Amino acid sequence: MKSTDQPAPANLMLSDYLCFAIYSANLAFGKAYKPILEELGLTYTQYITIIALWETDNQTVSGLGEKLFLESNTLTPILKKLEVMGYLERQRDPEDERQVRICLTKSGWRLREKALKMDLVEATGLAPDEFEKMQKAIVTLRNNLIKSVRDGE
Amino acid sequence: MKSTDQPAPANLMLSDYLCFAIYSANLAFGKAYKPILEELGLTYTQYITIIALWETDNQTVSGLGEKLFLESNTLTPILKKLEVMGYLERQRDPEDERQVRICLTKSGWRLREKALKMDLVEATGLAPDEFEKMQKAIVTLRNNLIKSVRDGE
DNA sequence: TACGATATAATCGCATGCGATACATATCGC
DNA sequence: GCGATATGTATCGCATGCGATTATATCGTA
Repeated sequence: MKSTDQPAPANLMLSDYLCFAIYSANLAFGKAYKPILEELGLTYTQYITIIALWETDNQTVSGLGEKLFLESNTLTPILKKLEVMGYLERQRDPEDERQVRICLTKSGWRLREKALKMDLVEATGLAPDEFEKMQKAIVTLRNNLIKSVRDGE
Repeated sequence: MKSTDQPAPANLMLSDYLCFAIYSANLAFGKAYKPILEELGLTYTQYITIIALWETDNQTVSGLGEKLFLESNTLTPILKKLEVMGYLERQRDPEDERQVRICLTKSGWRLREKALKMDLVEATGLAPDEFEKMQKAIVTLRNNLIKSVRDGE
């Protein structure tokens, strides 16, 4: 967990931290997404949950959680809320009653048309190739972090 | 807010979203930092708050908030908690009683020695030059997003 | 078959983020 | 100097994330 190749820690400013760059960029995305999300009537977490369901419907809670990097303690309340809002249905899998399967309703699918018309690419100030390169680089970083956590156990 | 240079939205998967890459990388950093933070007895937000104070002591709440991209509604409870924990003191500025100035205690400065011995550079799987390049790229992205929010108002 | 081990969701408590608002102080206009 | 406005902080409510625990269902195995 220690590197000797970085600048002397004594000079390390908050603005040099990669974790803080990610943290603050995440906050900035939240603010940038606000108008889009308000129009959809969704929170950010609800939004990415719905996106994951557009991609693969009828997922289990844990399956969805793997894609979103969330656990049932976070997901269950969100899914219940989205169910109340009429965008999905939660039902125990008859094959294995431990699992709960999530299906989008028609209303949930209808959101897709509205949502796909909106994106934030321009707000990033990145050219399409830069956008994709950065996206992939961050995914790699994320996966490295997850791997290091797993290996450390 | 619309780009025509990106892949057809219909094919856009959650895994292609830059915002989700950032979001999930932020969650991953949180998990990776857990052992460090547990040893320090701090949460992540408390940690970056303390780092910002090491950098500049005696800041106002709003000054600190600008560096952390947080507002008083988030910061005040955190600062009060850190005060109770003995790491800082909050006091009204006699020059302008509206402002509250935050000073680290000796205990707050002592944390620095412990904390500076720990970092996560290796866990990122990035070479030092890549690390710095990515850090700067994300800061630029963040600043672009903030600017686009401001300009959009 | 019975029963402990495992797997899956859900529940609970705590710590953020943040919108809306309240409150106190300072500044401005006149 | 005084009411209106602006500024800085705090409070409140809601929605996450997540550690710890619980409840239920399934599995493994004697």
